[in-house]
Amino acid sequence: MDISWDDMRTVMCLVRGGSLAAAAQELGLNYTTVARRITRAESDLGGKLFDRLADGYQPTDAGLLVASHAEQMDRQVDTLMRELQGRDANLLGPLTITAPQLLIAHVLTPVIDQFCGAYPDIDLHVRATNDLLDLNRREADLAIRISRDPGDSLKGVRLTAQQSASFATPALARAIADDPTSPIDWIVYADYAAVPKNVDSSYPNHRIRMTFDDMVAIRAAAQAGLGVARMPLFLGHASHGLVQVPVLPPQPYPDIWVVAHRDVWAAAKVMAFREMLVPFMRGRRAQFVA
Amino acid sequence: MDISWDDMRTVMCLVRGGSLAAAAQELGLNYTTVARRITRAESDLGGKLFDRLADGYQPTDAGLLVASHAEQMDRQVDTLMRELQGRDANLLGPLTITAPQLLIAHVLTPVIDQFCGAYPDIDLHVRATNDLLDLNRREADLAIRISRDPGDSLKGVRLTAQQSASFATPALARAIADDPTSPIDWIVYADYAAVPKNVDSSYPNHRIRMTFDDMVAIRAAAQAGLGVARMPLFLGHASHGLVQVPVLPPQPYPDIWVVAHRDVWAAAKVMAFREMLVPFMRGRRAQFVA
DNA sequence: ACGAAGTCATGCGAAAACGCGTGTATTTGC
DNA sequence: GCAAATACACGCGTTTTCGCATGACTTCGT
Repeated sequence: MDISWDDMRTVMCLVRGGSLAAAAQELGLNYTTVARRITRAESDLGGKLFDRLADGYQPTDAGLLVASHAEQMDRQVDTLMRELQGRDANLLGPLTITAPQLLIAHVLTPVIDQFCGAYPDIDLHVRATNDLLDLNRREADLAIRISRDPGDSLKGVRLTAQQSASFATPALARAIADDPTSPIDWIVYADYAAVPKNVDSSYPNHRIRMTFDDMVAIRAAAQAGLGVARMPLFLGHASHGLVQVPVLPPQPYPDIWVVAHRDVWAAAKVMAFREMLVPFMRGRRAQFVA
Repeated sequence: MDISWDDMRTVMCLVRGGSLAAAAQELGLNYTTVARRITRAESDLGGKLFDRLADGYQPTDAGLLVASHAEQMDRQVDTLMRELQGRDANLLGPLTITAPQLLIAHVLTPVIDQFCGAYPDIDLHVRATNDLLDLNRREADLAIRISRDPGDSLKGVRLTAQQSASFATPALARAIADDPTSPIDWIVYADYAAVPKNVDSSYPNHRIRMTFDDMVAIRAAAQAGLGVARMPLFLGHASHGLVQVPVLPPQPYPDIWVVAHRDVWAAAKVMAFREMLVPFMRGRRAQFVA
């Protein structure tokens, strides 16, 4: 009784994905190959691992058992890859970084450009997303994050403090200045569906006009003159058609960090990027705090 | 950067075995296949894993790193296999047991015969060795051992207590009886190279005639009349041409246990064997203690 | 009710992996 | 010092694995 390690990986992916097609995509294979490997694994182990139902492969208890051990093996492989990467002294090959979309668009573009110019043999992949990619699973090698601490198994340095403030169109800003007591329409973030605290007491009336779950949309709404939005200073200042309004004085906002997994922190490519990024961000402190 | 899990296993086996041929044998492959897989692994990881020296493949630091993680994965596979085996309710297929050679030869043969007759669909493999096989690595499913406790991650029940005593040829036994003060020649076990403690005080003179590292050889020497040997009662009584001599009264000796890994303890085949073995041994208590 | 999108099974040809045989270099043993 | 043994590289033919195409079947949404 023996089983191929790759077949175990296949079982794991099939349990994860729930269908042959999904597993095949994760493995970069054709789904018929996945089906054949599952059949082979079952005959090797001498028992069914999946029930073939009309809507997909349903793992049996034995299948789940195999998959759970394969998950452990998968973590070993991830760790190995990170450790090998951390030992890599070469400044060539792939490097994947991730950062929030708007930070890339309005702040990081120059340093990314500078980096690509300085290290032409490194092919840089930039994943601009608001999702926190899993650095354990090597979804990215290095991340620039807006948060209050670097995180569990990650290592990081703080790039800069940040503040937020209120922004609106010039026309709306004038209207508010003319009549501070009129109700102020807010466009707020879904996670924080309330008028910001610490608003200036000169503006007593507030109401929430709309709630978005995306900062790009919030900014667009503010630019359309639909109301006042709270956003980090760097974003408000960089947005055409928006001016800062004194409704909300500059407030503390989560810091910007550069983080990486401990294992890859010392990798040459990761270090090279950090050494360019840190002074770049430190020199632009004025963009982030008043 | 990705690597096949089976290639990791190949790297592990090559580090273990030290040569392509050894690794290939462990994997059940031709050694050229091992060589190809190593080359592929190196190109996948983008670095050398082995130095090709004249006397074999010498792992680099990176190779050792890969192998160490593969070892962890190998343990996962072993655990999985044991867990699957522990869930196996069928009374068919392979079952491997191990016991000391002499215990099999002089005690266990009847119960083994009985078991094979009762479960003809189980193909029983018996590994008669004095080496302690690694039940974690599934070198055997069930072991009958002479020791003072079942062990770390293993589960076991005590089959019987045991005693040892002194044995010699009838001629030598008579000579000793005639003149208890003449020097008594001992044939002793290498691990315990001394005259046994607690010898009867009627026999004041002792000397070690020879030392062996194997009980079969000790018994043969005793049977050849070369001296007195200490051995477990079951062995002395079962050995032609040997009689018990009163030089060493019956002494405590390590118990006999049946042990298995916790994961496989409840497997149907393992239970079936235990359920036949335990009453068999309990009913033969007289063979082991005076 | 019916088409669209999803699931999986099966058969065939292409591609990759594999085992075998041969040849070379080094080490081991007599 | 020479033969045998061990360890590896390379090339060739076979076996196995794989991807694609086709078809059956179920589910979902209009």
